[in-house]
Amino acid sequence: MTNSESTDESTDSITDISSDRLVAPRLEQRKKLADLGDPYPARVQNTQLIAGARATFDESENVPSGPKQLETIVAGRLTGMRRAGGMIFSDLRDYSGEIQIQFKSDELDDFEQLSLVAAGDFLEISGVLFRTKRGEVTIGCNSWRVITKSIRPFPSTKYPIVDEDIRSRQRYLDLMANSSARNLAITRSRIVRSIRNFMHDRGFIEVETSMFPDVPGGANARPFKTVSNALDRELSLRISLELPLKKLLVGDLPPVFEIGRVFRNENVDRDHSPEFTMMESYEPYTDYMGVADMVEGMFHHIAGEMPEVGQVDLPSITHPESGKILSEERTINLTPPFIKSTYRELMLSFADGFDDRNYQTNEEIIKKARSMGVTTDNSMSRGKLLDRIFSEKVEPNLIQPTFVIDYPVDSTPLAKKKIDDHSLVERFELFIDGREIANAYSELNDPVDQRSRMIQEQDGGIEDDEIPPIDEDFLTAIDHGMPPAGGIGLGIDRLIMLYTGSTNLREVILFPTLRNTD
RNA sequence: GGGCCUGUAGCUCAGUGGUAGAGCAGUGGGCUUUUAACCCAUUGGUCGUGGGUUCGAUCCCCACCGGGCCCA
Repeated sequence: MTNSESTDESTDSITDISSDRLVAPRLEQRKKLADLGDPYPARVQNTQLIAGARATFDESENVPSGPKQLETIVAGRLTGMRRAGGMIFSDLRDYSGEIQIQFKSDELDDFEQLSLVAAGDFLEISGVLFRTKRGEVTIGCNSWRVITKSIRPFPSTKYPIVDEDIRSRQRYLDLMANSSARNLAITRSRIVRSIRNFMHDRGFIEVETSMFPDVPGGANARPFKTVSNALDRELSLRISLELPLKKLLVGDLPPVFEIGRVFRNENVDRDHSPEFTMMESYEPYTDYMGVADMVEGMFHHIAGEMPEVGQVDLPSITHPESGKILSEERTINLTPPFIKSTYRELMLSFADGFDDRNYQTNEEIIKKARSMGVTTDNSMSRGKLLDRIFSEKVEPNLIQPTFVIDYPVDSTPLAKKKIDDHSLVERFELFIDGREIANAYSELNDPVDQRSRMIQEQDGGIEDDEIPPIDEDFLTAIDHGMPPAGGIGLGIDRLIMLYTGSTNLREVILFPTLRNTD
């Protein structure tokens, strides 16, 4: 907060926690510690990571002459204290690991001051490594110092925080209390880095395009709106990365990719979030099959760097009331090659022999859909109807990684038509565990066809506020010539869900957008 | 958007039409090899919010807010 915003009113609104029964004793400890020295020093000594200290000790035990006296200085958060008379065992944790600390009253002049320390505080410890009778590697403390006093209670190590509301809203508590949450955040970072490295190694350059496109397009979704005071106009947040990246190919750049947030004004549920992360890439002189090869290469690369996530075991899910099994226990093999099947083959197999070529009107499709138990309504376009049938009848069957190839042209206005069948486009989607993970095309670069496809989409005669307006600037760019190219959009969050076995998108987003509390 | 479930101590959860309990955490005490330490004592709650029924509601009813699951 800046000074100009600081008012009496805002000061009053800050909650006074000093009388809270769980905070007051810690504030008292903080005060006493402050009388002895600064409990929030700006610097600590040259410390060793806890994992490193452990490793060094393990090594020293393995030499024939036996372990030496190994001194160490570590810093970390105290996660528990066990007092046994004149001795305290505690656990100290840093981001590399955890180690036991032993404090003895007959060796420490300031032993009694440990009563001012509690779980949650950060300490700097220097001492000597040894192994206790029970075999626990321990630092026998020579001297200690508080380097951060915490004044709110440390979450219980006995019961993990399971309240989804607290876990999401106060993510730091989730991370503090649940090692699985910490590991997930780290795994996400490693996977994203692996993808980024793969793309760079393959000759792509990483770019950043505008969050505020003049026309939000490249997908069917309602955009968020905001206002620029300086420009005195309404701005929309991007719903995809596609159109600006293709403009860069018009500009003769090398293959490009972007990893970034996109925003869609839609429902919040298990696999939708209003903001999520996409990776999109566009590579000249290749087609959608080249992109499929690239995707397999990417999964192969991730499996090479992180073999521990190459195969994911997912538990079965049963309905809480009916006890009905919603999905079987399954093992997903994320190592390529992946299955390839065409859209029409899959519809024939899983959607009661449905073949879109045999249906001319929407009414006929709706009738067929209803006969299969697929809910529809009369306002849906042909593309939406096909999509609904595919979603309900086919997608749940696509558990192992599957490229679904060659989609009907309807509602895919940015993909090239197949040369020998103009009712199809050169498009694939990658499905894993029944979820769409990626969507790729041989990018449409015929400016005349591109114009007519966009106009056709607008003139579908059906009201749909998710169809983006025509982007004249994009069409102008394509007029100048975009090389033949293969492009893809990859949902990073869903990919992370998969690799980490998460059942909710909220788990893999550190600070998910949630409803207001009241 | 619809259906079902749910909201009680900091955390994890019991519970009853007569305004509440456990374990852990906290506080005090004991314990020099503990490690979800243990033993003794003890503090702590507008029972999600607002209405209604009732002599009396945390419990029953309605609405709202948050969360979960399923469906759309």
